[in-house]
Amino acid sequence: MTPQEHLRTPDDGVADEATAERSEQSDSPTCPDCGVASVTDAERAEAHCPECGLVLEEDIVDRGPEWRAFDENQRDSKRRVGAPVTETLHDRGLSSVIGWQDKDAYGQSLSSRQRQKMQRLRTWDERFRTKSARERNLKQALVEVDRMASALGLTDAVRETAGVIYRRALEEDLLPGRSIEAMATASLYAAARQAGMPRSLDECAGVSRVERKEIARAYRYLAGELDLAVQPATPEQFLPRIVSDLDLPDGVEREARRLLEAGKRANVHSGKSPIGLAAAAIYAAAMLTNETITQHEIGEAADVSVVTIRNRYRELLEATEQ
DNA sequence: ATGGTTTTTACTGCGTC
DNA sequence: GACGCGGTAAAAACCAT
Repeated sequence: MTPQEHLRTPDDGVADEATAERSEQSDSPTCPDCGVASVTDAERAEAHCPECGLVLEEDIVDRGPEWRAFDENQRDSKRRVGAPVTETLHDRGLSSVIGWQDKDAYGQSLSSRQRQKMQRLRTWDERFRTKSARERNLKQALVEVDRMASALGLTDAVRETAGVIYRRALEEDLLPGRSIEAMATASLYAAARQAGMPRSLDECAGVSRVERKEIARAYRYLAGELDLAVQPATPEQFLPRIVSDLDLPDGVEREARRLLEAGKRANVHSGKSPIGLAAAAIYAAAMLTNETITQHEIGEAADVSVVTIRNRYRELLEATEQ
């Protein structure tokens, strides 16, 4: 007989039942015989029924502190753990902070000389901290920009521009409240448009980890605060990419340009999505140049629905006839 | 919040291969 | 029968107010 066993009641079967039940409801199990809540005995690390003495739990782990505190001060000075660690900060939030009270480790006030020294240290600590925080932020954003830019087939120049835009946003404290990813994507979107090789919001959202809506919001904010000189995208800007994606001859692109010109004179383009118009122009141009291409294929390449292509290309053709 | 506009989704009939 | 195309209605998204 082990020492533990002789603590049990004669009826071992009942005790086993209680043990099985315990696994479901963790604290203060009730006695199966008396239906009374058990009391825990910290000395023996056991929980037993106050009525019949049946031991309901053994070898309980005491997760509380082993010291006693009589007021807040003691609680602070006796506890040996700090704030929870987090993975979102580079040092997991473990970095030490220079206290704001001018007291030394024993709680004595500092001399004025020491106070000045501490003040200088605080200043520099703060500078260093914010600077490095920004560096990290920027670094991460640039990595994202690079990844997305290459996924979208954008040139190095566009990446540079996006980097500049992001840096400006960072310097003007536009980041708080917005995700790095959203801002990075918005910067890239803006840069691509500025460079005259726009990608649609949908395309950007496709390679980004944030959704389209958030990117649009970040972009609007960015464009507003930084008053970026971004002209609205024109349908023509989308032509080369779609045409080359579909391996269509240059003649189609020329014809599409011509159609868009005519369309512009007829004011077909106002209020319509430029990419939809571009897709429609390409479809119409392909038909006019006897290229076999389906609306669906173009819609796929341009991320536009076939319905939109139909509507736009009908309007385009009407415009060219008059 | 709301209304107007555009785009998308889903469903339809028609013609062709 | 599958596919491309045209049309339509309703839903969703977007934008200015």
